[in-house]
Amino acid sequence: MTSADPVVLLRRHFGYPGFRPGQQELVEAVLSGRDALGVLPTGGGKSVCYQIPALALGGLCVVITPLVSLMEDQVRRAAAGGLSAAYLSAGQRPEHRRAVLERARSGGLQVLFLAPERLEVPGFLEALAPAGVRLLAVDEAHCISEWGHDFRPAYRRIGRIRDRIRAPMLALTATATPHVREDILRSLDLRHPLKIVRSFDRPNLRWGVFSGGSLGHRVREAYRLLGRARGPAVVYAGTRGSVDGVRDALAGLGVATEAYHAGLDARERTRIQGDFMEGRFRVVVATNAFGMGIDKADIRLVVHVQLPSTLESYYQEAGRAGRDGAASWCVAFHARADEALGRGFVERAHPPLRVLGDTRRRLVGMADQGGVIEAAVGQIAQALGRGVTGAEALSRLGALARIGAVRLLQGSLNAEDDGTGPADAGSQWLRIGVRRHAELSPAGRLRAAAMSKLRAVARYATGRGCRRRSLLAYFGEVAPSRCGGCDRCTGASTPDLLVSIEHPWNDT
DNA sequence: CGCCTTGTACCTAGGTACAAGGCGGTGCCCTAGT
Repeated sequence: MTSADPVVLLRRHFGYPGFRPGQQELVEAVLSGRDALGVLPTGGGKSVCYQIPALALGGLCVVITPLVSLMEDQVRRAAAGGLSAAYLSAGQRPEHRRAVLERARSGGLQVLFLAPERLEVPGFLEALAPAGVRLLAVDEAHCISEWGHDFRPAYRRIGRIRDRIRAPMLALTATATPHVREDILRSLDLRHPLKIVRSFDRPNLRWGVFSGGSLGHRVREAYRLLGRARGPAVVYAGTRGSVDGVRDALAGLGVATEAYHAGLDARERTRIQGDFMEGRFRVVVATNAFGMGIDKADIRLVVHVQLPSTLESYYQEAGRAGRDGAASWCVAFHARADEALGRGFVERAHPPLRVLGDTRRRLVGMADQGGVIEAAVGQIAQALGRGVTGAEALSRLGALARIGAVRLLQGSLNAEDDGTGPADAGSQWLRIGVRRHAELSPAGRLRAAAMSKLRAVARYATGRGCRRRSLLAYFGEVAPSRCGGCDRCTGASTPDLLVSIEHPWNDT
């Protein structure tokens, strides 16, 4: 059937002359009913990998996407290729959601974008069943590993629906170490999948890490960098407070800049992101909230005044530089004191086994004969010991729930944070089941894995070898011992020296 | 894990010094009542 020839579809619908490396293999695997994992570099055209099958297969292609803010754009891009596409989110009016679902059920929709949490909405899969799902794609699949273990557990439960939806599954990401790739395959239960992994190297990016110095010092260095690397820039900082501080300091030096973090209301965030994309100001200072779905081609510089807690996050954030292929810089500052921040996040998300053991013991003491506790979070916190806050209790319960030692029967383990004041976690009402004999050791492994990722960041920052080689090695790729362009290879002892050195490999 | 705010002791009035403890990042879900 020539009309379903992928290359023809690609040309007719999207105007591309041919597939990029890896795309065609992934498309053909999926068309033949095989599961697949695609690790394609930024700008490597991941969406084509589900759009073409959606055109060729008939029926519905469901795409799991992490952020509602990406869905609008994804729908627009699919529609530009002549696909009938829509998304569902909690922000829509119920009539609208019903109408979208009805379109899907009656065969009027080719692509439907969803957050993973929607798969768990009671009755949703049953309602979707008549649509005939022919492909389940998981975009940004590294979230399974990165967020699934603590922040958004629904990511780890996507695989559960695989027997209810008889269709091939396609996982797509730009950033995954060999270990994360294995984790994705296991978690989604991909069967004999085709695996396409393209190179992570971004030859036009130049890397540097510089140690020590106060935050004020780093901001002044960032300012000098901004003077040398012309063009749009992103400055990442570790907390909302330091983001605001860095923005103020840069603004005081005359830089056109805005702060971006999750503490701002949604409308403001949308505006800032839009203004940055349109070039109405030059520098955005942000927490890790900024970035996913940012497709601005001409970002010349990404500065981290504080490093994030995994190299995956670092590579993704820094990798937003230079998508147009022009020479760009990724400069980070490292300080031992900052490691405490990442450590704190790990401590909260993955409490030590001894704490979890003690927590479970106390929960068992609280529970009725059926092992059920019905109480306000505040009461549970009190029972867990002196000085245990509601938020702390929730994070411990969350850790236990993830390994199956606690079952949530009613209520939510999320602390509400509406930004108006301290989270009033204590009054939330919970009904939970406690499993006395569940194995706790998986929690120990999660903690160890998170700690080991933290150490990898510190190793990268303090390592003496070529930065590019060290980053690529982390993603399982072998590179020459010197790239000739990073601070180690050039011997640049300060950030602005790095930026002022000409590229040996990019002199066109 | 460390920073920063808050609280207490000091002793005789407003600072100083130190201890205790909370806080620090990412977002989906759409209840029930404003």
